[in-house]
Amino acid sequence: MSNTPINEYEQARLDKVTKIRELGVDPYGGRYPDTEAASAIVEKYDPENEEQVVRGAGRIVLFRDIGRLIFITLRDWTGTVQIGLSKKLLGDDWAVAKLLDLGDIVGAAGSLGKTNTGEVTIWVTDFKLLCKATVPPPEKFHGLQDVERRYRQRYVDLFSNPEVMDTFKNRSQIIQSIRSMLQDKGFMEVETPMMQSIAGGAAARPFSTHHNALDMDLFLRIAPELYLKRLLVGGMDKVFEINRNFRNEGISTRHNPEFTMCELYQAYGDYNVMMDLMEEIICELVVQRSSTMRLPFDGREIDYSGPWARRTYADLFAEHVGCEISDIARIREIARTLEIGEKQMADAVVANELFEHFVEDKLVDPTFVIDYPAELCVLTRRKVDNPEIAERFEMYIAGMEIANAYTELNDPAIQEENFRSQLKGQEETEAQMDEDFVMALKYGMPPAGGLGFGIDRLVMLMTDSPCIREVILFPMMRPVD
RNA sequence: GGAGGCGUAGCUCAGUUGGCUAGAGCAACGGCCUUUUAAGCCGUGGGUCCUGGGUUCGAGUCCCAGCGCCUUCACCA
Repeated sequence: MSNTPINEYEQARLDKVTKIRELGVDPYGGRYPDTEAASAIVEKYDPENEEQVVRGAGRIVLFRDIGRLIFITLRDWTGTVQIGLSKKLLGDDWAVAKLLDLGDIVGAAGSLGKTNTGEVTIWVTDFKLLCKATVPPPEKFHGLQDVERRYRQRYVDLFSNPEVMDTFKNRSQIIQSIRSMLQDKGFMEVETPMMQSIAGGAAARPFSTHHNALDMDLFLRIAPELYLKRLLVGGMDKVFEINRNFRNEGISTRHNPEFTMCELYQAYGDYNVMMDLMEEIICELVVQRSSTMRLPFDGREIDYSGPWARRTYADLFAEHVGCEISDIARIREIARTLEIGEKQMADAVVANELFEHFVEDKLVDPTFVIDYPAELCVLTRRKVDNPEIAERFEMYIAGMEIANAYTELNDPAIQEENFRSQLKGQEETEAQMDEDFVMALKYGMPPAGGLGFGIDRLVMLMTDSPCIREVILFPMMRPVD
């Protein structure tokens, strides 16, 4: 892709670069200060005063040369504005204007008026070529459609497909809103290690790497949880982190090897507090986008109006699988018909396979699934009146797991025991016990609620993007060669 | 990793049952045009049909292998 030979298009533009230089003009002009956004310029038009002088800059996305007059549609990241270049007004710069192409970046200033057909237009008196594009942009009407190239050359995707720019503006705004909501509630943002010698806090295969100077193997983190809880021990009562996790698993429309999570912990809270918080955060994001609390996603409509359903794991299991969670014999029987390799699995794991198979995709409108089998929850406090059940919820929207939260386990003895029995199940893996984490609990961690939710998936929902690659600027791709 | 689909000009796409020199629009090049709106009109050029094999008188089209992407299943959030 980088070594494609120069074709007629590139050659034609390189010839123009030479001609522009011969005119004494730098085809890669420098600063063009004091510009206004294209959308603001159009907004500013005043029919009573067509003498207003405005300055704008952007990329040429449409080019209409009608002889001694050229109309150009400039686009910046706020919108488009038309500029009109005439031989009369431009003088010496007219020769440069005649050498412009789609994709070039220019600055222009002049009075703001309207054309006969009513389009707001800058009648340019001051003109500067800021960057000559030497390869042509994609087709002006359809933009860049080739999915592979859209991801590999996201820069082209962004400037030629405004809806893609919108998605990423939305992503930024969503993260910004979450940050400010949490900060307003007294949470402090922290950063914890991405490179860990023990990849803990979740069940997933990690990426491994090596530190040369320390001659030490390291893992990219699969979760920040164990470090954030150390901060609870340290006395940071409300903390959150919005950052990348890395999981060495398959890639799909809902999975990218690196993805962004928001994890937060609140001392003296529990999973009920986390449920309220999760619902509040997402509803606020929906309010910013919808007056009806409904948003489209993947061809259907999601109803975010609260209060959201809170259903127990056992209830949903019975409803959709068709047998009680306690009926192990029946559960294994169903698992066999689905060709799930259930023989090596613990009872709760087999049941969870069925839960994922039968229940998850039924949870379209936001639903909290609460009270998980304790066996599945290594880091979670158990219910006082029923130690078989953990105080955990997962929250689903559109069949996707969006959040996972629990009342944090702060009993070091149970924690150590849970780690040990977890390790027994995966003897041949790289999993290790995080002994320092247990030590931290021994010093005393306040009871707390903890919540993690996937930012990428949330952005998918808020922007009606059915594929996670549409909300990650540079998704994982195989190299071209 | 399994299954299915896709890959044609710079871009967006057609291409029938295997049949003559592979087409269109945009874009490019030359010309005309001072109020265009995906500007218009006249003319010209532009192809490793993803790559490599094979079948055939003849392959963009059929077969095999490979590469990349998309979807789906598995793993996972």
